[in-house]
Amino acid sequence: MSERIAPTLDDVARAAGVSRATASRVINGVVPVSRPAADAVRKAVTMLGYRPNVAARALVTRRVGAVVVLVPETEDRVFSDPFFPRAYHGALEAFHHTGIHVLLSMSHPQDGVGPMLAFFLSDATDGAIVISHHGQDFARSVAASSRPVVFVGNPGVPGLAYVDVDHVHSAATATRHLLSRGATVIGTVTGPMDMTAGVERLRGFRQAMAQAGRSGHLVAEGDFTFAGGEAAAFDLLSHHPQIDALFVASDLMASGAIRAAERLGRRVPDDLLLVGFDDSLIATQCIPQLTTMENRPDVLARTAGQMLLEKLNGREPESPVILPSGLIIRESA
Amino acid sequence: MSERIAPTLDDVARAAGVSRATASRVINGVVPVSRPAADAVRKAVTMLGYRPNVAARALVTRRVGAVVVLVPETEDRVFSDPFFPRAYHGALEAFHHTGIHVLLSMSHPQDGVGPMLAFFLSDATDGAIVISHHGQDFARSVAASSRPVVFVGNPGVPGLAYVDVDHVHSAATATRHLLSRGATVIGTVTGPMDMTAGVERLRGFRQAMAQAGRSGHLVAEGDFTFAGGEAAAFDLLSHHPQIDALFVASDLMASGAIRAAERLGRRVPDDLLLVGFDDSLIATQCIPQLTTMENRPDVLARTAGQMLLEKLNGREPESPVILPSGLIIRESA
DNA sequence: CTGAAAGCGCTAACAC
DNA sequence: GTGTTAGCGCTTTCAG
Repeated sequence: MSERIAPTLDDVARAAGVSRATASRVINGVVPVSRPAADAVRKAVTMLGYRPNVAARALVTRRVGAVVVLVPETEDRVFSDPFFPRAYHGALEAFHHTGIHVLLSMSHPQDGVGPMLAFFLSDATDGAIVISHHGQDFARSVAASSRPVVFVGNPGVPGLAYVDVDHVHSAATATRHLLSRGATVIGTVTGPMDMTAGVERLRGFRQAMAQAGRSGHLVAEGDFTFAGGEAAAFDLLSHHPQIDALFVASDLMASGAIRAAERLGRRVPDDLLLVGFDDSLIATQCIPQLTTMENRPDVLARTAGQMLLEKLNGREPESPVILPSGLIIRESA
Repeated sequence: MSERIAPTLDDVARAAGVSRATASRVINGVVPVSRPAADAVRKAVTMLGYRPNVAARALVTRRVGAVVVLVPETEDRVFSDPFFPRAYHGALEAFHHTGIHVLLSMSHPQDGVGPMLAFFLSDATDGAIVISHHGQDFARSVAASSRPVVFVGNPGVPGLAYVDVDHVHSAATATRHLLSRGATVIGTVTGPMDMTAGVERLRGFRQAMAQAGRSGHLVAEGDFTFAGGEAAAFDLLSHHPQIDALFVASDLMASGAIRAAERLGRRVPDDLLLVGFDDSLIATQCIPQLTTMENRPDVLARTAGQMLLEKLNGREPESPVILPSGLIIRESA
């Protein structure tokens, strides 16, 4: 008794005593149609509980009425990093009132990104916003779609639309702040080196260090998780006890770094200055609260959504869009 | 340079020098097809980068290759309650290796469930798992779909398939534990009264109280959020200071109740015994750790997924499936 | 084993 | 304004 067989447009037309074309017109609100016909159709629709079949409609209009936020990360990552909820929220905002539904897709730990890719490339949605991709392969594959795609974060592939913050500049700002606080030996915990955000924040760090006549060789690679940040910071601090300041490429990792410092008997900010990145919720929940670089996933994703909407409407949005990011000074540095 | 026009099956067939029917056969792995033909088609597919168009395929097979997890809650709820990630994980598990993609859909705070409903009823997916629905309207609407649906939690509408725990029994067990610990005046913070889980856990509480010859009238309604739990508990405890034990219908709310107790200068478990529900992560992160009732969202959703899979394969799974739930004793009672 | 042909449910010219 | 007619890209009998 669950699934019933759905009425078709033909059924509606017949019940309303009009042609299928006319029925289609009133359902889609296309202008020229007489009152009586329209009323008859509408009555038939509610009576039969008619719902247009998207598959059939999509076949001719090439429009499904849904876009997808593709997050090529495992679901535990997605649900444990506050970046993603905020980003998804932004995407939702962009499509609010457009009648376009926003789906979320992430990957199964063991499946990799294959199924997600196959899904999107089968044109089951009208377009995609891609968040947090690693490497360029995924970006390239997604971009081969017949549907428009906008990336949050530089995909590293020329010609693809994206929104981002200026990682190099922001990281340099963060580093300079450490310098201005009198830090003498500064290290950094980076993001993954297969992500632009990871690479560029490191570049900004090194750039600022070089400009100050320092060497930027105290580097440990993290993976944007709490545990990864803790491990990287622990490594760095135990091998180089002279380090008195750390630029950590994300707040989640920075909170891990605080833990690492504690384990080594060092206190933030007294024995160790710390600047994070993202200004995520944890930045204010940490003890001490994190000095960090602003990075608004919601704005990023909302902007990406707006760009996608442009594309869906046949316009070509300017790209890239680079959002400003400011230093937010709290307790950790 | 983004969207290119996708090659069709016709293109493939032409390139391979076979008919569209044969091309279709090798792509779908239908048995009878000669080696040379198959090879030619496969070569053409990779050469052209051909991807079957789901819309067209779905029109005839009535299969999209994707199901959706419908969560008629706003995204901030979904991302802040650990129930959902675990449930989504379970759903993912159920469809692992099936080639069926699992999408996630939640609602925009201002839109309500309309768009989600419209999306699902347009048959854009092969079926749905519904988690955390309020009231019966949503369940009824969803169930009117031509596609199969399985609910996590009793939808309260006869004839619909669902998985659940025995809320009444579990709540009674929790309450009896409080009783056995010598609690004299026991109150409860409930879930929302428009959700079966809310209503039935209250029923179980009252039942256990009645059986023990107590009155179960000290009730405050919560909403399954931290803040709601804190407010409800605060209310209850400040109006009825004689309360020395609380059954709180979810761990998230129970952690709020601890906060409320603290504000009133009462300590758990010394001045107040507390039993939660869900055995969620926070149960062990709270101070003190929560005594609670087991409730595994992952198993619930995985089971729902398996039932959905059955339905997709034309079988009718047994329903309801009621999962066992045990008492987990920790520090709070 | 393979091709021809019909048709899934819908929209979009095109006539009337 | 409205009906007729083609398809959209694909699977699936049905012949051969």
